[in-house]
Amino acid sequence: MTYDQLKQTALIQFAQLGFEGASLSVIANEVGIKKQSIYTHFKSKDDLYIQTFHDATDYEIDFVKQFIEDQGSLKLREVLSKFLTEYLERFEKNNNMKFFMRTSFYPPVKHEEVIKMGSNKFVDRLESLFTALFEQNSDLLKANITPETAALAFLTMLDGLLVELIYGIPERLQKRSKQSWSVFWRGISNESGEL
Amino acid sequence: MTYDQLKQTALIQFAQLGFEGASLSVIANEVGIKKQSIYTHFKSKDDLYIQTFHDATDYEIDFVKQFIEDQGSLKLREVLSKFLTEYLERFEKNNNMKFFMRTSFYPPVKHEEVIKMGSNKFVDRLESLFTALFEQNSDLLKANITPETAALAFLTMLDGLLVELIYGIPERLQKRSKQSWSVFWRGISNESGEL
DNA sequence: GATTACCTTACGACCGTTCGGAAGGTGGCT
DNA sequence: AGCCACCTTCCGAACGGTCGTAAGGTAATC
Repeated sequence: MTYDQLKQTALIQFAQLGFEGASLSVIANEVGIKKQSIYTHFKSKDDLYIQTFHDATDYEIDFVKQFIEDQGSLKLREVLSKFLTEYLERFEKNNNMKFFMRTSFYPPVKHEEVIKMGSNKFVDRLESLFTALFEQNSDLLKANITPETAALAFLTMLDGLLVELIYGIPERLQKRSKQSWSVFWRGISNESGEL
Repeated sequence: MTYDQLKQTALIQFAQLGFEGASLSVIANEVGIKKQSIYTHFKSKDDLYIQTFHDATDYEIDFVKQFIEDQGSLKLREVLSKFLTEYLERFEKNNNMKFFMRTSFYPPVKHEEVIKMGSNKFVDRLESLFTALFEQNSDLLKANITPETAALAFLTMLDGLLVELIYGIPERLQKRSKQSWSVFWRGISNESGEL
């Protein structure tokens, strides 16, 4: 369906070039139609953009939710480190994430409000999912570390690594994620042993 | 001088709207000249952009370097937490930082290479400055934590908080920076006491 | 007299958007 | 079966507007 192809192609273009940088004629070209035909499916460039954004938001939320649910049996430590690596790897292959991040970071001024609501919805979801996860394993936490503290510190670290992902130097990301993770784990866990 | 005014105004415009979103006529207007007169000082929009970027890079590097030097007498813990708060506060008032971040994160495709070199220069400088700082205080670190590990974890946390800054919800930033900091400090320091 | 800073005028390219119509498919009616 | 009305999808042509850029002229400064 052309409608879906358009959204998919728009996603890639917006992710790479931003709202202003992306061009309807290029998008149409890529899909194999003329740019005027876009208006059969979307009433404007803005319409295409925010529809794509809402899809992307739902998709991102689903991914995280699904991931957490699927790891029910694993230990906290494994769940977290697996999430870290998988989420970071996902960035490479998944344009949805790239688009969502770019749009959330730097929305076009006229859509700022709508987009902020969407990305906040996502962040809130993230926070509550991870807070719940740490609550279930609160016996593993240091005495002074609450589940919320652990969750927010984890997510901040995650954001920091995402930034490194955007910079796009794999070796540096590798190093940073390894080192950050070890500091984070030492910071929250009440394990006495090493490793 | 018009030349400097142009760069200063361009900085703001590029920071708020990105390269493609910013318009020469608006920039000229703001300075109080006609847009064609820009070409007296810069040979193209690209020229204006990358000159602004190089200025911004130098400015950012200077700030961090200067900051670290100025804190010679303070304790490690104070230097770090002071840097954290000051750097985050700086974002609000300082367009240089906003511009530099936006440009580093999402450079226009045709200038990707030049900009990546610039931002890498900055990141490398940051890493070496902070690694040196932790080396001078390596007696405060946990046995298994190297100065480099501490530095990279700190900078990753900083990046994560910068992301929160971009999202622009002060209360969330407040919470996150407090919690992340406490986890980070517990993760690297060999202090036995609390707080 | 040369140089500098700014102006006016104008250009072509591309932008998003609109309109009218061609083509094809679908379903109902006789 | 044949006809008709309708709807969807697409395209050609064209719109107004903005973009970055060029050339040439005019004052002021050294």
